[in-house]
Amino acid sequence: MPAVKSTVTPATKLTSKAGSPPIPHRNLPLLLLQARESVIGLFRPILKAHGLTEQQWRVLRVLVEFGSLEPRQIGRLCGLSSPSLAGILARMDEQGLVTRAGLAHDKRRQAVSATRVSLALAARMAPEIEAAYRAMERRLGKAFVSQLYATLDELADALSDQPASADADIG
Amino acid sequence: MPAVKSTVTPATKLTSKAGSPPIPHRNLPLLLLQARESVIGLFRPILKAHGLTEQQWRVLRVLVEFGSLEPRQIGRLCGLSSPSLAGILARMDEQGLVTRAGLAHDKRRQAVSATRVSLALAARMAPEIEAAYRAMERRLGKAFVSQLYATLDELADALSDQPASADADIG
DNA sequence: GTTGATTCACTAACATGTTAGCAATATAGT
DNA sequence: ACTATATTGCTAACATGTTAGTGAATCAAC
Repeated sequence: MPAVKSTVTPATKLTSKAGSPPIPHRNLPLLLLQARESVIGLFRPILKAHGLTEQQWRVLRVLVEFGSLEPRQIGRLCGLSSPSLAGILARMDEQGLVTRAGLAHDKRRQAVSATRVSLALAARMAPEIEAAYRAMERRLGKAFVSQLYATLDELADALSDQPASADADIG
Repeated sequence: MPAVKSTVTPATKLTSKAGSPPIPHRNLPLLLLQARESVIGLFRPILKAHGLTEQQWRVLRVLVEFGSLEPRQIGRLCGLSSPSLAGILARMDEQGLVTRAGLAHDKRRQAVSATRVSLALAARMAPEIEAAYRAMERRLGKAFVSQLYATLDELADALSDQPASADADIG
């Protein structure tokens, strides 16, 4: 490598305009996005090494855990919309990672399952993924990671339902 | 509307296969994704009402705060890659939301600025965004929100740098 | 048992994210 | 000057996300 290039761009202090910050609050969705980016960055090398995308891994993971699932269930578990899932499952089917079988009692629905190939793939990946989690815990501290999970759970719980004054859904 | 449809699908308990959970750790990237989704859900109606996408709002927000910025800076601040930004800025330019001017001393670079139109738009949106933040704080509790910010900051700080044993970049 | 609303997976059109690579420009080292 | 390297913004090809809408199938209410 040639001489080490400084990583900070000089003359790029990026001072705010100081006049009137129109939005005092920091951008929480952006912070969550960046947090996710830094975490997924720990796992991306593993996924890439095994030729899976993040979404394919999410789908495979739940299929391994739950066995056979319907697309709607996969979508809920993986946070994937129906249109996204359509393409993802089609490609996974094409690649031999999943199989789909129509349900007898409801011709609209279908059962998605992992294949022998993808089950073996998941079995090979699992220890690496686990190792990455352990490395992360070493780096962040077990206590912090636990608190992170708890915080995310509390957030999801508090924001999961309808915002306020919903009329539908009753006990 | 017809009779209220139950929101839980019966016979869909989704019990894990109990055999051997291949990955004991919960999917942290997914949890972060879902956390972000639930938070952005509080703001999406505002963005949509004003005809902006999430990314356009992120870009406009930093332009309002910092004045004129170069694309690289916008990318870093907004967590957007160069290829994504190319399209986003092109569309915002086309819609009259930003202007771009080449820098005299470096013909590769350019300065991106908000227009009068988008500045006015941001000024109209800002109070609504702030109100949404305040509503969120009421709903989650100020203490929890503060702790959430602190947790995300700590996470970003701990994972921002090189994973381990990096050879490039020194002090 | 037909009618009407709902559910399911899908497609279409478009915006965004990712990876690789490009041309033009700028800079460092010789 | 000259060459090797870096940087900047861009395009290309593809996977994914979003919103709207489709057709087939199911179910609810008459």
